[in-house]
Amino acid sequence: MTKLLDLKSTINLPRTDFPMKAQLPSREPQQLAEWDQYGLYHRILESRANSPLFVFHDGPPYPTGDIHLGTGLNKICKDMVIKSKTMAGFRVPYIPGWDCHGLPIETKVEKDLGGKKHSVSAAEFRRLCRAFATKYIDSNRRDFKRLGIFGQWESPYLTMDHDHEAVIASAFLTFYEKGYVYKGLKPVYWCLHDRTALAEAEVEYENHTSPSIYVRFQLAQNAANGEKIPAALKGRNVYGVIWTTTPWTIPASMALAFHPDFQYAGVETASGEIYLVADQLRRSVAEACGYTELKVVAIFKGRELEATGLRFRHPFLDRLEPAVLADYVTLDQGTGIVHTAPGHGADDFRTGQKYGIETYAPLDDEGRFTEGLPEYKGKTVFEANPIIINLLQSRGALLAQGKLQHSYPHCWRCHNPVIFRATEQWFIDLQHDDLRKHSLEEIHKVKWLPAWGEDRLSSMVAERPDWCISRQRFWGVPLVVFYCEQCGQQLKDFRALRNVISWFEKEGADAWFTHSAEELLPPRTKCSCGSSRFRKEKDILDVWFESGSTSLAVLKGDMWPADVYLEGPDQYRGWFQSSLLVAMGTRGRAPYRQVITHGWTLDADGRPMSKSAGNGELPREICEKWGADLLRLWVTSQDYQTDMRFSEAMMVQLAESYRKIRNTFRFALGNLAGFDPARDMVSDAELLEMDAWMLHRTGELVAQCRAWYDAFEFHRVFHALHDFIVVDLSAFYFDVLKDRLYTFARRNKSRRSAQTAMYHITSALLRLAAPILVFTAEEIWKHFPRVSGDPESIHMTLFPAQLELAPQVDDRKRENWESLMAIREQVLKKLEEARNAKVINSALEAKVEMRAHGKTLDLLKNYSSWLPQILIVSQVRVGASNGTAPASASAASGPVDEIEIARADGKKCNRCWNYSVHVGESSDYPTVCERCLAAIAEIERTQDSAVGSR
RNA sequence: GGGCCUGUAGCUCAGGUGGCUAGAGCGCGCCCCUGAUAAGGGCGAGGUCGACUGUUCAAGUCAGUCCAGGCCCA
Repeated sequence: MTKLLDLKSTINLPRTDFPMKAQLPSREPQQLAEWDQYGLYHRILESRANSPLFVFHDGPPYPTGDIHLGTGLNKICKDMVIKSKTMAGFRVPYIPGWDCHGLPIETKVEKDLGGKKHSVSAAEFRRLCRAFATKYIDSNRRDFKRLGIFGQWESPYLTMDHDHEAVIASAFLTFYEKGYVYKGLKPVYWCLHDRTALAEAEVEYENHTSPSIYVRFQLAQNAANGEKIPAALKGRNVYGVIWTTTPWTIPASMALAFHPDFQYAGVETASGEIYLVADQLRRSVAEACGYTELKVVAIFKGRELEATGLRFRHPFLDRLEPAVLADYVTLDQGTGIVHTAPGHGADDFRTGQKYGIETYAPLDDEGRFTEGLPEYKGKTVFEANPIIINLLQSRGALLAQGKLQHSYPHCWRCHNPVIFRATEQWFIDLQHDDLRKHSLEEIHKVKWLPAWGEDRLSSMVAERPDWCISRQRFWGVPLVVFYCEQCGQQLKDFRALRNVISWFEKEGADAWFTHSAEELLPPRTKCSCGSSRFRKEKDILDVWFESGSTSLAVLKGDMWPADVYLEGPDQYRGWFQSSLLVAMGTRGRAPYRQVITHGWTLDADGRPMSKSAGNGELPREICEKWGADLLRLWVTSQDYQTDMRFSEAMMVQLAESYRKIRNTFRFALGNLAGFDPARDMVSDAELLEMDAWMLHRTGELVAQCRAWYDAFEFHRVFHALHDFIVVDLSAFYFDVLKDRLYTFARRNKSRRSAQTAMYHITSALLRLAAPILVFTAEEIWKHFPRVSGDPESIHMTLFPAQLELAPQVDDRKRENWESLMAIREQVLKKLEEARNAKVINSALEAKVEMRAHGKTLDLLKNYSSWLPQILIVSQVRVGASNGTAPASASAASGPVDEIEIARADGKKCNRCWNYSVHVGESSDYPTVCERCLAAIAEIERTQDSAVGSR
């Protein structure tokens, strides 16, 4: 006589230690420590030793402070590329790097020194800079690792490493040797007081009162091309009128710039002269200069004036200045004609370059004129201002003068006004050996994501001026150039020059500052003039040249070129371009096969995040509050190829989505308790039809997600996974499965069919989610019933293949299930109506009567045994309708003609909660239905109750 | 001012080559359940597809102009 079972103990409820509460901020760091101890990154690479290589090259951030959200976004995107490629079966090393040299660190160190910069040696100063960079590299590294990014963190690449500095210097020498490098003049900010060049970041705009003058330049009528002068002007006394606030630049004036599209008027004055000014400004100019304009004698487009080849006489020097075109000429003030001094202005310089006009800047380091008329020669520019105004007046060229208060660049150290002054700089000639042309051809071969990247970089490379690669600083890699002390020529013995590289490999670029030229060069190095005494160049390389060289230093052997670069949109001007040019000059091809760009980080209102605006977000703080997986979810929920907004409200919503995903996995784990795949899994042929169908659908999802990972469209992966988990699993499949999982005998084949499907689905989704939810996927994996051969970490697994999830589900069956889902939707609406009408509460209290015709009727009859489960109701009756859709209220839009909801017949089974007319038929178990009786019998037979057994 | 890019429900996304009463998830509202329980389920309300003007039998989808925003220049 068997003992009666406690009903509750025969129910298989989910059971798992996997916690519902994520507590990511505290749990994630523990996981990180475990990974670190296990050496996960290297184990992954080892396990892929024979896999094809996929090379990602990291763009180096600059270590001056905490990483901000944009940097976090950048690194997380990169990590998802790396993890998804790894799981797709590639060997994907990740060597993170930092861009260590450059002005911002010099600046910070200088501030720390409190103005005592000149009291320390260059070598000591560089030591302080290195220490500063190291400090932030360490803190940045902690922050990056916290985001769940796997990589070679213990030995990243640093542009200040000795080897790296050697590679940079070597790349420069290659350019130098191939003849790309030349020395030329370029205007830079210059502080007269400190006698030094200033970077753009070192000037501060402050109020300043400048003279404001109008000057007339007489049109030269007897020039060689005099015949081309327009008839209206011919033989007349014509002047171009300009306005400037820097009278001292007039001696360096080389051209008059017109806007190509503006209308210029020739206006006749009372004294019979003709003044050329922008038509729109002719009244305000006349007023400012105090002349009366009689009439407009002619109108010209700026473009025509240039084409005519007009030339103007300098007011006091023997010089003719051509009319040129420039689109920065504006109509907000002045005359619409801009006097152009290529040696003293950035715009002016570009225009000068375009027209081949000399970059003339006759000043010494203190700003004194080194040549010119005796009136101002030897004076500083600010002393010269009134002198030149007088000079203009005495030559009859001054039309008006006044004062103007405006914002003007000042030196951030001494706060004196600064000037633009052409100085000697080093350039890379983009025309040499068709560097520009070849670069453009190469850009066309690269894959761009988004596709507009190609146009963007192409137009920049096509338009850009020669690359100025020299800086007058200390913290960087020097230009390896020596001058002969005797004849002044540059030493061009490249074998000798490359000797410096081995010094750099040994001691870093510091060697340049601690050793003499004679020590750095091989013994007996001689100039062609016979001298053996040399002087070192003082300038260092532009840091963009350094970061442009990273692929050469980091990607050894067959790793070069990289498969992918991925950075923000600012890097078209920056790293994408510098990397391309350096690679073209040294190796003749692009350093990347594909370039991906992500968007900018914006706040909730769509404003760009910045420290100064105070709307920045720190990944570290987000991790402390929400967890890294939620930050990664933020990255994946949006299309990173456009700008990315961040707000508290979005994080709240993502936390909800996360909870749902987590709980659905938890439900699966709970129902897989005790499931041993090796023992309990059923074969494809034994799977119940619905289970097979859900596996098939999971397989379709796998195929889609893998295609999206291939295309780097991570947000589509996230949305598809999320929708599938929410709609297909949580709301449908898992809900429907509860009856079978809970009430069937533990090892009943139908129950194991459900578990088999759950097992495969969970495994597949988990692997698809792993590159996104790095920590949570690992946590789930720890609770997942693994089989022998499964790796320790989810991150060592491969993505699922669609086929491994595709049992035989023919098209007809798929269509059947799709129809059944449509019918379900239709019935659910009816159930809701019934609930609202208080006919039922729980759906299990319902009996559904359906009438249909044709194919739908056949379908319902064929699947009649499935219907109560799918609908989660106690009873379903199917009947034939008369074949015409009735107009009655019971008809809903859908395949079924009529649906009626009534209370289920019989009593509620105390075990499975379904209603049945058979409840009470057993004397042993009087509160139980016939299905449960059968289940109990099976449990008694197999001695396999839910409690105690395993 | 110039080059490039973005603009679909409160939020995040789908909507090849023009043809739909514009979809999804979340959120929101109402309801159910209490054997996924600081969970689970159902239903519902939300959009003049940035604006305007064209092309077309037909435009979120093509063209032009404009507006708002972003990156990089100036």
